[in-house]
Amino acid sequence: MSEKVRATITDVARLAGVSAKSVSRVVNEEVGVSAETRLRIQAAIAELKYVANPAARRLRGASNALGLVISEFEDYAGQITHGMSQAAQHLDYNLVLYVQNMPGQPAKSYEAFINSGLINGLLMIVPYDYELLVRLCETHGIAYVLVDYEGHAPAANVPTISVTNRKGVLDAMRYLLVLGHRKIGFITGQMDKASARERLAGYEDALAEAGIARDPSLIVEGNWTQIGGLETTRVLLERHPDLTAIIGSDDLTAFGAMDAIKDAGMRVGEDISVIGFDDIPQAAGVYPPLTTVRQPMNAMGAAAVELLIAMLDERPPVSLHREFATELVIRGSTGKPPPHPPTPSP
Amino acid sequence: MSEKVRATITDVARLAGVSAKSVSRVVNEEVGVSAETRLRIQAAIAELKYVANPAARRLRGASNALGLVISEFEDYAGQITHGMSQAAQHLDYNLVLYVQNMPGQPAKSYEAFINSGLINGLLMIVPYDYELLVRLCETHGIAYVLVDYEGHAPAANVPTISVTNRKGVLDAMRYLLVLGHRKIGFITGQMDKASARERLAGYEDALAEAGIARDPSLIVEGNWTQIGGLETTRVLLERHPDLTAIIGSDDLTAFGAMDAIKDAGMRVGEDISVIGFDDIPQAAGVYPPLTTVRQPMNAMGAAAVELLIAMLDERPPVSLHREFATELVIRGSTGKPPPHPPTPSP
DNA sequence: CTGTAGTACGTCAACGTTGACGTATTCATA
DNA sequence: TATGAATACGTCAACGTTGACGTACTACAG
Repeated sequence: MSEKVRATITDVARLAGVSAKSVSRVVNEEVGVSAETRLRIQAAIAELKYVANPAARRLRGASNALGLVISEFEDYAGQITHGMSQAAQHLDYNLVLYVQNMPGQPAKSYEAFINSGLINGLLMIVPYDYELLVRLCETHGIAYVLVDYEGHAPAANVPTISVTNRKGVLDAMRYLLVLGHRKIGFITGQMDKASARERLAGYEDALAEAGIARDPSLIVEGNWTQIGGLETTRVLLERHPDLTAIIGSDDLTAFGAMDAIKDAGMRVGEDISVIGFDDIPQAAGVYPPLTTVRQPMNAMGAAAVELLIAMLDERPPVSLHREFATELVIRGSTGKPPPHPPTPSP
Repeated sequence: MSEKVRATITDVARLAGVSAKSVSRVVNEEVGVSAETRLRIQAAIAELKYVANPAARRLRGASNALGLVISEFEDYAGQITHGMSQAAQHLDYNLVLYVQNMPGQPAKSYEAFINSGLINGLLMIVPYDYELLVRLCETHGIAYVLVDYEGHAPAANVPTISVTNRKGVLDAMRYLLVLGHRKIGFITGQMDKASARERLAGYEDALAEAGIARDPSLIVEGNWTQIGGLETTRVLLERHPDLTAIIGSDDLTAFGAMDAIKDAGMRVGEDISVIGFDDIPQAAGVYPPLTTVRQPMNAMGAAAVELLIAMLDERPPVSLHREFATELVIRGSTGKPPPHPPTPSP
């Protein structure tokens, strides 16, 4: 929390009682340093958490960056990234990419990235180990913004971009209710994420608003995947052959629901309506096209960059949180409920 | 082709007959420069294609980079990016991201990126305007590698990572033929891409090998999208109610084919088999799971980084091209053809 | 004991840029 | 006419690092 200043090679040299050049030799694994001196320098490096400044190295001729040009990413995180890249180009910033391999990477790896002096702020889209990353940012005095897709429900003072999860599902439900649906299944996301809980709350809000009793057997827990949507929908259909609509907590889940419905010999949008959440590019391309709650992903990415740069410029932002409104996009996967339930229950 | 050395602020200053500081003032839009001097400096900047060196700026305290941490991208380009990021972390390189908004962006924008001195090599995944980008790289003496997903059929001296497109489809066809399929539809990609043409050639190879006459009405032109797969499959099914298998030139196309087949009241993998190409993460999650030709995308990304760094280190690589083998992944979307064609033709 | 080579350091300058500060010129005002 | 202020520059140093080069010390051969 205190050591906000990056240690330089000179700091290490002073602490170890040698010249900067000797430290450089150790860092670059050159010869010409005695074993004991090397040890002393390594201790100093560890103590000060010294990481060589890539900018200085680069200026000196040593090289360490590759550019990556890409036309489009098609998925959720990619859409946000796209928005970020546009905004960054516009504001004359570069984006240095770090893709996590899996949760639980050594903190050292993150630390080298955060503490390298290469970047002055950090954007995070649904990262693994987010608490650790946030902590490292705070330790090293690096500003950051969390794009809170999966709604980790961070502390109030954590800068966040999010969407109206609850309201989004509420809108979707209202639309289904207006169409005449009464028996509506809901597939949650991973319930350890705040956004999953918020979306479920939106479903419950709508039921309450319409005076429909909450039936727990209409709610199943998915996992944000297509296969999860498929499996949970099968459960729902077995429990409730007479349900007429299903809301998935994201588009992939909804795709899986569509798969299950078709597989059961019913027609999506006629026998059973399906609504997703996100509006990834593919949502418009499936058959029938998916009705879904759109997140303005491009705008969210851009907003994240703008918020972060505002913080860096010490222009105090209006608020640390920016919540975007969702929008219901109506396509072919929804319609009026069939006059008679597809498979009347006894 | 000649101006391989980046101009510095001092070069500009010399050409304009002023001090470096004055150039700095113009570049940073500070006051204190007369209109005529400003014009002279701007001319010099344009002539030398001067772009301020971000490393020097950063060292000086001026800031211009944001980090982006992300857990996963789920689509094709994202998978490759993931492989690149891993390899780059391992080799102690950073990845600076540039996402194109659309084809035909001002060359100036690319040039600023390539000529900034920020990066020493460039990776490109299916970029728009690839000829322009390659030309800019050559002009500025920046090494590059093209990850040639859509197979732009570049000149022989262009460093490329690719896959065995032709062999991949050939393998898929052989598998279908062994299962007993004889009437197999093929949906191409965008035919201005070499990879689309190569994949089609693989289809034709297999027909020739099996002694089946090539029927042009079984070949339709898609566009690498799910909706394209849907529409072209409808055409195929209308023309050939008795076909028993369809190969799509990528997974999204195959998803669309599955949609069309289901919509026509038939069962994927039973009435009609479907094979895709790529093996994006979603392929295993659709229903039925998609049989597809896998591209080792992670390995391709890593190989691209390694090839590029080898070039930068002037370790002459074994070859400028690296072609990866595809692998047929058999899942539920394929099976034996039905004993009788689903809808016998008259 | 001198000469030579090897090892373990240190010193210095430079990479390209810009903030702080200095200086010359112009022009208006007292 | 002297004074002050504004404008248009230039000079210098520093950001953090490392290549080139210098220097001390040790070891060993002649």
